Amino acid sequence: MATMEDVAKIAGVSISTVSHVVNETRAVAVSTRARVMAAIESTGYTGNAIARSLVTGGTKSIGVAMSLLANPHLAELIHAIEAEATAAGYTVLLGDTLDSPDGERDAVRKLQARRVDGMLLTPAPGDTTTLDQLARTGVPAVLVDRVSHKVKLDQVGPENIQSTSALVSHLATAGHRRIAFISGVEWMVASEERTLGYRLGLGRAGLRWDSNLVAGGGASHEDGVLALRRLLTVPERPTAVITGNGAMTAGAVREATAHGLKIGMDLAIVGHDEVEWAELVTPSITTMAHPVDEIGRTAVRLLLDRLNDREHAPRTVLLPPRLVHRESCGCDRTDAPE
Amino acid sequence: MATMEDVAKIAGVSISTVSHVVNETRAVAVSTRARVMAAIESTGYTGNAIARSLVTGGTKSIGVAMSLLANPHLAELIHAIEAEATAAGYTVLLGDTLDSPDGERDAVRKLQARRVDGMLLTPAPGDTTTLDQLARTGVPAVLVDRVSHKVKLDQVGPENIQSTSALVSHLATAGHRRIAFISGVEWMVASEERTLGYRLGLGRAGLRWDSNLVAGGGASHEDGVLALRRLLTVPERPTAVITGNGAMTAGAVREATAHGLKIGMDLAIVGHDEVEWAELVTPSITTMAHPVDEIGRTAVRLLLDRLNDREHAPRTVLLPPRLVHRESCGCDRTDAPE
DNA sequence: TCCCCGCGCGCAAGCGTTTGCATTCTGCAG
DNA sequence: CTGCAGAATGCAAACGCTTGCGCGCGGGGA
Repeated sequence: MATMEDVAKIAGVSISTVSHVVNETRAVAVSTRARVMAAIESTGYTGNAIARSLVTGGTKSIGVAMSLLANPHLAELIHAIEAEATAAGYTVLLGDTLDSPDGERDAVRKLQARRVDGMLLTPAPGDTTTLDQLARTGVPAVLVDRVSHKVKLDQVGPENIQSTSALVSHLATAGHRRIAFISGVEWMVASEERTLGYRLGLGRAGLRWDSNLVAGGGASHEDGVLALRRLLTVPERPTAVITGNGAMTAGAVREATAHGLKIGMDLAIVGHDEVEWAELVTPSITTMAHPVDEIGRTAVRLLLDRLNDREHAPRTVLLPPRLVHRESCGCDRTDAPE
Repeated sequence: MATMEDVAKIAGVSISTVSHVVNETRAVAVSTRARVMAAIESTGYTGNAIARSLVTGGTKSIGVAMSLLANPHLAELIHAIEAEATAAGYTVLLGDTLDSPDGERDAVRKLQARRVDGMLLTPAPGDTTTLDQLARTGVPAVLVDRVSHKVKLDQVGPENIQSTSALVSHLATAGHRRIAFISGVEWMVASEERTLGYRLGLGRAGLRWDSNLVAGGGASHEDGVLALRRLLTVPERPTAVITGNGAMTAGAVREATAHGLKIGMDLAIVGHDEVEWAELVTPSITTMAHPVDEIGRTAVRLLLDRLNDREHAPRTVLLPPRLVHRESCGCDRTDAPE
């Protein structure tokens, strides 16, 4: 592969001149520039980012460390990140955390060895050491999706409390008084926050908290099935249920159907996370759509900001989900329950 | 960030010794090794892949250039690629082709500048020059998903002809005689192949080709809607329809429902591409599931093989989709149509 | 006692750039 | 004619690592 030296030789100049025309970093006589350009063209020269990085100390690349399996919106998120990064002249390197502390450690190490200028990280559960390691080595990082209070890093994720509260309000306005909640896994801050939002929403609607109406502690389709099954056994059956994530929404829908319940009629279901199929099933599912694209772009921007100024205080950006109103909440029915 | 020199100084050895203990590339006295290890630990030294690459000439990284938007199975594919690459000690760099020749050119250039050892590429339509450029610079590449006969590169993608034929056979066996086909966009080889498979399947089932039963030339949900709408206007209505991709399947399902047709009863629908919601809708959709994971892993393996031996003849691997039998084909009905 | 061999290490030359510091040359003011 | 300011370009050091080559030393066979 052609090097600057090859180009320089052909153009009859020194490699420093070649460098300067490539980077437009000092004035070069037009005739010389033309010769160099021609030489570049003829050799098919492509700058060597490796060598460049070695001397400049930067790589113009950012690492993305997250669980490539666990994230349901991975494709959209990656796309947003890549687009924003590319626009700023950065390249994206991937590292799979496998959603485990060990995997996370390895992924971060690998990315650090490649000297990424900064990293986007969705921390694995049970972590801590990796974040410290990150801080120690001073590699700028921003946490994505799983926001935590006890960390002094830039972060971006969905707003959970107000949005879940809004979901409750929506159902309450439609006349529901027995509103259940299928919560996510306990260790996730998002789950806590959504539970909090659920509680808040109940309060605002003048409804009482009933621990019988809260099920969950899972994340999978199956967890949704089991949770709804349990909820349907409580004395005064709920007339509406809010689910904690997309997969559990699907499970709840399935289980409700299996029980012969007409969704939107006998039981209203609204979920967190917009999912591709929400529009396609009958009835279509009302959901809180997370601003995935916006989260990805914001994450990159926060990172680039920090790259420019390492000293400013860490920022936490919470992006509000958007209510996508469809049929499963049963709002378009004329006869509200009870 | 700590360098080998720092480590060497602390351990009281030369940097070459440090290098050799890190890479286990020559015998080092146990006591020395211990001192070096301790020094590494205390400095938090992480090898500098940049510097390493510069001297070794390899980066232990592969580039993935595809449309991050257009690929419906991106998440699974990326995951498979990353996993297989990581297992072999490689890192994945991303490049979005935007599904356009220009975007493709830029993505490939960028990846080349970063000196990836090889690339995985899903060529954009209307391309050609990029592939040539790739060949000229001698960067090993394997084409993913969009296989083409007229190219002398390693390739991997889904098998289309036999699988589509199988879909026709499946419907024919169930008693259908008027089987329609909603084809994909014309410029994709896969579309041609599926159309060919459709034709082949008809032949095998002893059915006649009827151009009225072929609609399409699109890829979106909307295209599916329009295609089915047209098909429902033909004199002798089809009793079954095969769709060319996931989005069009959704469109067809929607349009059929809008016409009051009971899917699986009045009209059988089977689709290409497994989609997340196929299982969730009622009736669930019978599809040909593409072996996405296997495609990704195979792509990486082909690339690594070529990295080891640049001379062998290019291989094309076609992976057969798997029929996921569900309800929308209506096979479980006792009364077959006609 | 002498040689030779093998073990354990260090030296230094690159790898392809960037960039501060010359150096050359031209033209024009003094 | 001398001097000097620019303009245009070249030189060479560094970036952090890998690796071929060579050196010193201690022990065993002759």
